[in-house]
Amino acid sequence: MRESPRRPIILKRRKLPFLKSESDLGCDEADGTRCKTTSTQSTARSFPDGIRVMDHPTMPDTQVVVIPKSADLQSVISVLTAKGKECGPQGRNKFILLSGDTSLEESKTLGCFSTELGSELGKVKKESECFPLDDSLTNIQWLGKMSSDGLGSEKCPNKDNPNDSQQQSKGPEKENDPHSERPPYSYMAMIQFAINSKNNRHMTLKEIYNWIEDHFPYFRDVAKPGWKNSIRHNLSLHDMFIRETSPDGKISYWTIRPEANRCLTLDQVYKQKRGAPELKKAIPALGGTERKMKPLLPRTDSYLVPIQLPLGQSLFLPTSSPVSLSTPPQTQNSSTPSSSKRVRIAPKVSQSDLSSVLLCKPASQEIKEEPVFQPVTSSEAPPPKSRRTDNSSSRRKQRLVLPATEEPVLLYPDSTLFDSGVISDISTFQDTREADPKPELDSPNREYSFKTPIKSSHPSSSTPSKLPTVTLEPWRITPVGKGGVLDFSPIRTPTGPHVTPQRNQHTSLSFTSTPFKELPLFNSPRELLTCSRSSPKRSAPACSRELLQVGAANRSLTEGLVLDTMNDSLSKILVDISFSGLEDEDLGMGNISWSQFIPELK
Amino acid sequence: MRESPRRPIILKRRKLPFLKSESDLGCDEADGTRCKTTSTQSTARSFPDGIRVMDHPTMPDTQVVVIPKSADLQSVISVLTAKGKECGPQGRNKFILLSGDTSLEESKTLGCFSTELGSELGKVKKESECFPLDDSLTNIQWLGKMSSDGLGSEKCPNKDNPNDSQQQSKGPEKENDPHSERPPYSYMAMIQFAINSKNNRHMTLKEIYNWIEDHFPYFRDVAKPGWKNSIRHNLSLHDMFIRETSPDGKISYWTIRPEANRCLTLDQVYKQKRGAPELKKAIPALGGTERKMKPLLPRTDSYLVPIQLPLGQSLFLPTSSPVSLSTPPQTQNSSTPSSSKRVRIAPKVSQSDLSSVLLCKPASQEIKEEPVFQPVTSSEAPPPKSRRTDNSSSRRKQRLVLPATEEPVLLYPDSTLFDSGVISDISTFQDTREADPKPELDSPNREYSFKTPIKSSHPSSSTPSKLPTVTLEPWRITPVGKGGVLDFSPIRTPTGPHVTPQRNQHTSLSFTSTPFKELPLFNSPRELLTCSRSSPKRSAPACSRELLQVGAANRSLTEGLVLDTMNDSLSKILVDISFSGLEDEDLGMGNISWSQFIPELK
DNA sequence: ATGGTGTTTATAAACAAACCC
DNA sequence: AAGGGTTTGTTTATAAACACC
Ligand SMILES: [Mg+2]
Ligand SMILES: [Mg+2]
Repeated sequence: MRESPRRPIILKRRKLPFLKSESDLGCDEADGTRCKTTSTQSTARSFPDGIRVMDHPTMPDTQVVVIPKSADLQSVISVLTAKGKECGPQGRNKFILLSGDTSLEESKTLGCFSTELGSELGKVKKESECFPLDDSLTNIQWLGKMSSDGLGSEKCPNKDNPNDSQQQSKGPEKENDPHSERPPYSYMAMIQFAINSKNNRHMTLKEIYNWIEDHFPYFRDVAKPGWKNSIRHNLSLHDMFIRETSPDGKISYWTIRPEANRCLTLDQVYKQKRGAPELKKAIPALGGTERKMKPLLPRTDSYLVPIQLPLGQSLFLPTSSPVSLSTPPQTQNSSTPSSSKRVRIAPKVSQSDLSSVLLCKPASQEIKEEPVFQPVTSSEAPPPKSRRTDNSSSRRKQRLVLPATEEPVLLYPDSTLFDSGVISDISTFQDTREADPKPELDSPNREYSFKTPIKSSHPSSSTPSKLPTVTLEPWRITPVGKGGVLDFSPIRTPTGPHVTPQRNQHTSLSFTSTPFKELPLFNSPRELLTCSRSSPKRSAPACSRELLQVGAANRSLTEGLVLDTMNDSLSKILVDISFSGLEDEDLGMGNISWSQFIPELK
Repeated sequence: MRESPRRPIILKRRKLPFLKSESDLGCDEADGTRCKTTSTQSTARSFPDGIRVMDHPTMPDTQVVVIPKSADLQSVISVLTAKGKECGPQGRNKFILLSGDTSLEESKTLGCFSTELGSELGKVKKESECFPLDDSLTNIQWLGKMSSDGLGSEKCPNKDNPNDSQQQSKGPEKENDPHSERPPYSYMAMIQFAINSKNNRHMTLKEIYNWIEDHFPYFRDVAKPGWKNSIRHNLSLHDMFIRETSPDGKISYWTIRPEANRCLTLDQVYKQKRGAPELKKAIPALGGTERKMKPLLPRTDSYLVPIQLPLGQSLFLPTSSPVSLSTPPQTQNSSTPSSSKRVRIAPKVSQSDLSSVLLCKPASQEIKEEPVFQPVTSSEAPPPKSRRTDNSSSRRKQRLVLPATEEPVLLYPDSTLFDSGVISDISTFQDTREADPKPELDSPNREYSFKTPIKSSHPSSSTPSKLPTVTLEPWRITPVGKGGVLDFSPIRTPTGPHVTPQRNQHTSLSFTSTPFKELPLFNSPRELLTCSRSSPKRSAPACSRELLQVGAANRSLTEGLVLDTMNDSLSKILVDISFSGLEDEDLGMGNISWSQFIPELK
């Protein structure tokens, strides 16, 4: 099984079992080149299962935990517990979890896309099937420039052209790179970038437009004007974006629901340059099928690791320092088959809260309290590896890794962790004036790329598939038996051992009981993160806590959920863990497994 | 001002001030023919302001309140209060509110689209600007066949072809009407119809497909296969649809979040037949612009009238009796201009909870408790009419009718009203087997109507507008100065007196306080109804209650919100009102206005 | 291997309502 | 003050990519 010629499987859009220390957990499933879990030279301390922990370069209270693909969740927990005890409540009690065999130094494991953390040397190009060469994963500044933070350090002063100056410091002028490719970020991501770039974390629509145009010339130059429609659509559609009104009611500001805000900025996100777009036509070969997505934002809608977080401390990613914005469009890294006319659909992106993960404290207000960590000593589950013959493989759609028998035993944040609230200074309130209303005069070089699905063939499949239409690469047209739809589907890795933990027995009673009560349990990854929408009254992190009362127990227990970023190259797991009382006594829930509380499980 | 030749303004997609007893509230704004508030002969009792109240024909505990457009909300409240007292807690304590000058008998007010309740004679066709002739508003059975309820009365037995037989009892065979036009319902609506047609209120995807195909031959015959993609998309997108898993984990069932379920069925919804479609082309004139929507479902995302609802009683619309399903596709009423190739976008539809509105009790379980109604005697606001020169006209986008000075003084349900929970019988559980997996063989007459937006002209507007492409009516091409986009924008009724109650001052402090707390206040109509997503623990109606703590007061108070259905012809307001203690004592909040609690308001 | 099911993103559109001039 | 055009906001429809079963 599993050699999809494309991308490492762990970086593909799939669930990360994270409990299986299977070999197929990691990248072995992805490319032919098995990344040998090369525990590359890492200056950081190593822990069991190859887990490495190192201090965050800039954040004093944060450590970075690199978790190999083969690591067991229990090992992760024990490492976190140990580190938490070691550092004590005053020490670095926040952790950023990274998956993959990465090292902060130079990384670049075999063919496996390793995550370059501090340097920009790493390159990842997943067109060719894991040919480790010409990868062009550019700088991962998400660790780099989290220094310029606090209040007002970056006011993004006048919106007229504040960021231009910053960009120029980094790369070529925006006029210089005329090819301005479409950035690999979804609209939702870009809107987050834009809003989070402001210190007060709200923007008018026009400011969002301008920010995006300034940072992604593609939209200013080549995109059809409909992209603004899409921006508005995204603002309305996603409830993570909420509209606020100025006191005088004259202006609408778009903000990000604070619980949902991961404070993603352009810097923090890893940006990938693609090379010359024309080569895409020239090189039709290789399994790249060209419909793959460029790496996008790390997806928050993935697995969460809810962890005991008794106090309102949260990791603060200081909002993009406007300086040294590695403006995405420059450094075109030679031939990249990416920029075809077919608009790629950006993979899922940081949608909602990640309640306990990376909550940003917008400014000031340090309410550091004593964190308490529940020592998780689950002596339960670490279940057999690769028991894929498990017949109870619930034959249903994408379920999350769920509280099956191999539950990670994790406690859940019990306290309000967003108490500090986002107090955006009203003083910086009127900097939203006008934002140069130049009407943009109709995009000079509008090329009418018919992105509208042509679909000239007869429709047979219910989910329409886009034909290559232009430059139809014949080698690619694997004539499908049924409808003539060309199927470019990658070689599906048959899920591997990746035993889908069937947790769905719980619905047995849900059919009879009040259905609402059993709604959670996270049928979809998004539900996992978007559920804290209501209950406006409590300013506390309504989301994550509520998720936990799902099962039978009303305790602040949650299923073990692991964020997998489903990013193409870098999967970041950002977990905010607080350690307060390290005495292992708190509730004695250290080794509680889900099966105790959810009888339907196992 | 305001004679948009199209539709009565009250039926357009706009907010219903409902407090204004302005003349422009109703249809006067719509068509030239001012509907003179003809209090048509109605057999029901009349109340102040022309409000009529009549018993529901089939539901013993329900009355129907027809509210003229000119009625004041306070009048409505007093009528409801009076009726509630009159009937007592054991009487008909549920009300269905209908707007418009309708009568249950024959109605058909002047040019105004009146709602036919029991009969099918009324016809509404809004192509020609309110020419009251050839309207073809068909039967409104939503009041008719809510008798077959309870448990198992309509099992929709085997899904193979259960409804066919019923359809035949009503109209021509589905083979008989080959033209099978696209139904005027959105996907979301149709999915609701489908799921609610089942007694246990869940369906597999395939069953949903089949139900829709059976009831709307359009999808079986002419629609491209992509419609199934859209169905799935809608199921995933809208959180009102949740997926449950059978106990064995083998089958996924789609259900409707019970709090969000209005139990809409095809019967309950008013269906409109359109005449000859060619007439649309033949009569390009008149402001009809052909882009108007057919009347759809009553929109729930509109204004709610939260009313004191202390007990868990909720109106139960018994799920469509499968018998005598007025199958939409028959009775083709001659030339309907609707079936153009351009896919119309169905107007907003019953999205989410309407928490206190029409909660359906799926089966059994009568937990009738003593209802309490707070007599609303607001002596406050009914503010000056058409004070549009009001300078504080909050210069912002669609805001809801909000707790401005003219707040309707309504109390909010304080008790959990969904305690009884939806207990779908598991006994009817296994009737979901297979659902005749005939693969539907690719839709014989697939006509490749290029619905894909052609948009051959150069894009200039950020929101793309569809050109007629075919049969371009030249009279319509009002050459816009800027981009060459043809603007078919209807004559915009300049908002009329319709004083937008600016309530947005409340955000003044929201900028400084924890932003989450002031999230509600309903920036969008959907938020109003979708906010009860989280908090799975409490099976009570989490939504509506939480909405209320928005303002300064933490009381179970809410802004007066009036559901306007934004339907083209019939605006139904379904309110579930329970009267328990009619002693006017409950909290003494009878005449509390918002300005008391929200200082920012006025 | 393939198709069905589910989840998300992208885009076009229709419209409403607020703004602007 | 009215009116027409634009901007902003909301929602639906469709296509598509892709994951997982
Ligand atoms: Mg939004
Ligand atoms: Mg859903």
